[in-house]
Amino acid sequence: MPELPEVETVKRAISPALAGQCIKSVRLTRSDLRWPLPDGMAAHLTGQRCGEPRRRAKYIMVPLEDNTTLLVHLGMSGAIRLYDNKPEFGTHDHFSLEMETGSWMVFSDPRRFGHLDIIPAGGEAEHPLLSHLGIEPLSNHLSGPWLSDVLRGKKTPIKSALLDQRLIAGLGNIYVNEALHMSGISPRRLAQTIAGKRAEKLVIAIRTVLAAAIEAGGTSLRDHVQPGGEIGYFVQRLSVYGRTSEPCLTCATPIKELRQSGRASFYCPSCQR
DNA sequence: CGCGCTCCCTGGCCGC
DNA sequence: TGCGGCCAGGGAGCGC
Repeated sequence: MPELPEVETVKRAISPALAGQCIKSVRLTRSDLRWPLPDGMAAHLTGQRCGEPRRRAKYIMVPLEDNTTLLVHLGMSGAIRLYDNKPEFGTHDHFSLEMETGSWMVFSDPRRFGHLDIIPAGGEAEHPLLSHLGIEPLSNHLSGPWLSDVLRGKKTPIKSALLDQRLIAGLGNIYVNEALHMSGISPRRLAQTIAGKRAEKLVIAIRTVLAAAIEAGGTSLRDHVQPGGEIGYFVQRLSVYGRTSEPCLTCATPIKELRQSGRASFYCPSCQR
């Protein structure tokens, strides 16, 4: 499901249920997610008070009162739901927290590409899943000059470079396609040719598309919903993603599709160069 | 070193 | 309606 806007939306949604509240019980029905969950995770969490959840790239981090951190990654198919009372659990509800308020937070993930972990106190910078992450695209670090600098000499297509979490962390397949369309850049263009005005334009497009998606509550594809059951409305504003053969909203040229590094790319052959 | 491919897993959809 | 093949919003690990 989730790229940065969806994860940000989930984080905001679960924040009121978790922040300042104690975990009353933990329901853990399988430990074989992307990697085996750490031993004793349920016991570690039980009874602890949660702090304010934070987001880093596509990860959610919940600080705990013993200064360790609960790390949550939703993978491709992960979702979090909130309930006021104990719910009926489904097959893929692998991990749930019962809060002292009586509400439940349920982590569900059919494909099990998601992951949960406990980060030791002070260990976030060294965590193997976090240490290599690049800059946050909504931070001040992202600028035209910075982007042209990190892309200098890169012969990979710009599409692949934008998906590389070691450079910019949080973009995924939907928003990379959308940002490239918004900035008039072909997904095939070599990364090293993005500089100057073109880099500025791409940076603005990345920020604009992410901010708009967050504001819309993310993009709901297929049956995915946000924690409270709401859908994300950004799906109605996608310009190219999933619109193969449909007219470009700018120039009416049919949208084309290709595969790059095993992932679908969607682009307007007329607007994007 | 840096790149692209494969794989992890389940479920939904499409075509026959 | 049943079934095989293909596809999916991520990303680590490996081979070239």
